[in-house]
Amino acid sequence: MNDYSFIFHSFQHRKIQNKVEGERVLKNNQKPKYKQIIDAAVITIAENGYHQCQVSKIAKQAGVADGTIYLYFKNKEDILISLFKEKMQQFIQNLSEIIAGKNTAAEKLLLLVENHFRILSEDHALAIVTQLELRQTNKELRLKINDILKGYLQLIDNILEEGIQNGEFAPALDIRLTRQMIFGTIDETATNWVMNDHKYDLVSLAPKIHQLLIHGCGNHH
Amino acid sequence: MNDYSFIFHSFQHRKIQNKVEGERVLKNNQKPKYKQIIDAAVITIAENGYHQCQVSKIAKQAGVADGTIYLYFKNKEDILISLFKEKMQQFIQNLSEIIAGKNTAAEKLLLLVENHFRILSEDHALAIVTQLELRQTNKELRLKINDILKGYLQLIDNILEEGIQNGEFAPALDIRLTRQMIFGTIDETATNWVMNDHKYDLVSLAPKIHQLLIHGCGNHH
Amino acid sequence: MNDYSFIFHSFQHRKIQNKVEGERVLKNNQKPKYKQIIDAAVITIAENGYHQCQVSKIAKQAGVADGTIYLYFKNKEDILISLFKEKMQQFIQNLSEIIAGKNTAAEKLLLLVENHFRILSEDHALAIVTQLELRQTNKELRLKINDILKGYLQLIDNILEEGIQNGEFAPALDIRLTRQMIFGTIDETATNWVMNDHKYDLVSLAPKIHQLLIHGCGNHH
Amino acid sequence: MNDYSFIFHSFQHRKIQNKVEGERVLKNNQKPKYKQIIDAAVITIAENGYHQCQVSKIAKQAGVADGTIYLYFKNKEDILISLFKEKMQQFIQNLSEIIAGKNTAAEKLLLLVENHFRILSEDHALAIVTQLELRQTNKELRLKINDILKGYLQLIDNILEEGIQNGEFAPALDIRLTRQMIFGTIDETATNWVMNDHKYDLVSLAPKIHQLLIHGCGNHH
DNA sequence: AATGAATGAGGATTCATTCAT
DNA sequence: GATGAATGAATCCTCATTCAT
Repeated sequence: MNDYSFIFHSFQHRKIQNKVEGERVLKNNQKPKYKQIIDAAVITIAENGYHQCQVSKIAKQAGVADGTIYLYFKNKEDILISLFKEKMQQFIQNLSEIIAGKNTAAEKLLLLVENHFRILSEDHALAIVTQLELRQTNKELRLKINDILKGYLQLIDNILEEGIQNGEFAPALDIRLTRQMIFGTIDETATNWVMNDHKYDLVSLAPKIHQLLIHGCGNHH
Repeated sequence: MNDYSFIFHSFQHRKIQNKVEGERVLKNNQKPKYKQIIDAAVITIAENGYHQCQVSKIAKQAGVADGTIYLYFKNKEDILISLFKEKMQQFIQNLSEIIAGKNTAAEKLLLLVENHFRILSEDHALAIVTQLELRQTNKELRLKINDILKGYLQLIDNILEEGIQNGEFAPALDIRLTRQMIFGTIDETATNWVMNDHKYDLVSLAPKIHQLLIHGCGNHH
Repeated sequence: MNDYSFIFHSFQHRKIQNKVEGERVLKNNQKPKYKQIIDAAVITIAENGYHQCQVSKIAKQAGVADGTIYLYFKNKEDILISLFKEKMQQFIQNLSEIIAGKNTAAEKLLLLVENHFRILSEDHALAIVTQLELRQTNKELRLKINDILKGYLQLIDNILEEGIQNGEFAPALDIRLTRQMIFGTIDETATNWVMNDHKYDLVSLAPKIHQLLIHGCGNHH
Repeated sequence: MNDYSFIFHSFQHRKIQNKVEGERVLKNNQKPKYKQIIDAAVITIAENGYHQCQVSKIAKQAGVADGTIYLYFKNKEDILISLFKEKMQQFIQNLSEIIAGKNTAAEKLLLLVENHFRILSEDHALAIVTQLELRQTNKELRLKINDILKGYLQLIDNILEEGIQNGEFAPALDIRLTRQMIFGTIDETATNWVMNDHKYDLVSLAPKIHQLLIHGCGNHH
């Protein structure tokens, strides 16, 4: 399954194609420099902040020369975008598989919230980068980020449509606004958690968030 | 009413007292330089983006010398913070007055969403600055912004507490999470609207958003 | 006596003439702003260094407005020059009187060294300004300083000429070079003392210095 | 001989090893950028004065980009310090070799004065920088300069100690004060020469200065 | 492919000085 | 005379990117 074919790798400038054959040959400590640099970028940007994170710092962390970065990425911005694309792609694939077998939309929504939180909880550096540093960019870059996000938002839309069809969700639901509520709520919760230095457990908030999203704050006895 | 006295003006070194008499005398083009610069900053930052907006551009737009900026603001960052503080203070006061006479928490929530959207709709430049440019800052600054936001979030909390007490809202509501849902949803909706170049009417979305926040996406017949 | 009439006050831009009549009227706490500013400058420049000492700091220390400085001094440089001129003038007058009654050139030289050191010892702030801060200026200003110094150097020359005539000093003495030795030695000694934070007694070095200047480092048994 | 190993090169971050092979290959116009920049700095600072000498001027004179300066020097101040360190190091080594073979302390002292004057005479730009521009700095920098000077002052001390031991100099000599006389005299003489636009011959003053330092101004028939 | 020395555009901020009051 | 708000020129340094090796 790949409903998310719109997330393709924009790697025209990459000189070496990461062919399946090519990767099979690589030893463990020889993981492709591309991923090596992305992993270094997550750590370095999380530690320093995007604007205080010089390309040379990423290069040092990745164990490559400054110039090597530019064999794999068009510019500094492209590292950030690629990083997000790469992580988002993995996230969406995992999430799709997790959700696949479930019957109800409500259950799928819970799993979405839970797993969103889990991914961030499992990688604090990544959480800092996506919740804080990724936003420190101009409108142009924000549009690219939104483009990458579309795959995730589509996942939400799918759940909503399924829920409406099987009667779990209100038939008159405005999909776009509901999606914005769901994503906005998850995102705000995650950002607060990061701003509070991850000092409480994020994943355990998922059921309550799920409850709020399904029933709202109203009193329905 | 002013529960939000914690939002005070940080401008201690300003020598000119804003006497009522003093202000009455001022011509339109002589409004205090402090506000003059803030207004210029909103326009200039919205047009250029925070990082592309040189202090000299703000000064030119404000009709003052570059150095004059530094008589009223500590540095470029302080302009951004002060701008947000100033606007937020006004917003919270207006909102407090609007909400004051209403009986139900639900009605108050609707007014909050509506007015939040209206403020942004009435000043597209301000919307761009608060939804996009204000975020392009490091964690330290984000903490200051959050501090200023507290007054607004407190307003939400007050509504929620009132709603719980009078039975409108679920008694078991987690105030913090619910506030994050409400703010997250409003914020995400507003940001999407800005990212779409304000091309649809934001205020008219308020009732639907309100409905979602109260009842969630579930089907409650 | 005033052989040093070449040290006149270059005060063309000073608005109020310090007439004798005018000064007689002044109360103690109303000493002319001119001296008030100079005293403030000595303290402030010594504390902060010439380049870190803003005109506004001097004004604050003197208890006057920034603009007032410019009623008494042409510019910041002029404060430094005037300060040195004022202090040097006093110094030369005092020294002249002290030396006047003495019979031998050697004794006069000793008194010169001693008093030079004593003046600096009695006012550490002044010592810092003359030995360190006054030098942090461009060549043009250094020429003006040298001009003011001429009065002092002339005093040395007079002693030397007298010493040669009465047979105390070597008849073939090169006045200019000897004066440079004397002044250079005193100045170097004083600067070292300031750089060492005045941590030893300067005045008590005078006899040894005097001995060195008269007899040199050679062994004359 | 190199008793002055305490003057080492502070340029730790320089990546290029000065291999003998490497240097042999270099054409004249390819001399290491470090020295290239220092030479440019001497000329440019002498011409413009330290404070009027923009880093970009030095870069232009050196034929490198502005940024290149900062690959070799920490900041503008570091150029000045390094320049002095570099020249002083050479000077001390040359002087040590020249003095090495001589028998009497008096002869060594004469050579020291002569060569001090000769170095300055041979490079008027360097003379301006060391006698005037180097002094236009704050106390912190002066301390660094003094530190570099220590090597030279030690040379003087060595001569004095030798002179005392072999009976040439007075046994009761205060080394520190005598060193201050010698250095102060040389320095004052040199500064006067620079302030007079090098318009007379400095080196030929050495014997007279030497005579003064050894015998003082007194009349010893 | 990989390197890293070299490049050079770009901007926030300070502070001596002025001048309307 | 005194004030102090306003002015605006002037510059060091960073760091993303290139390209010769």
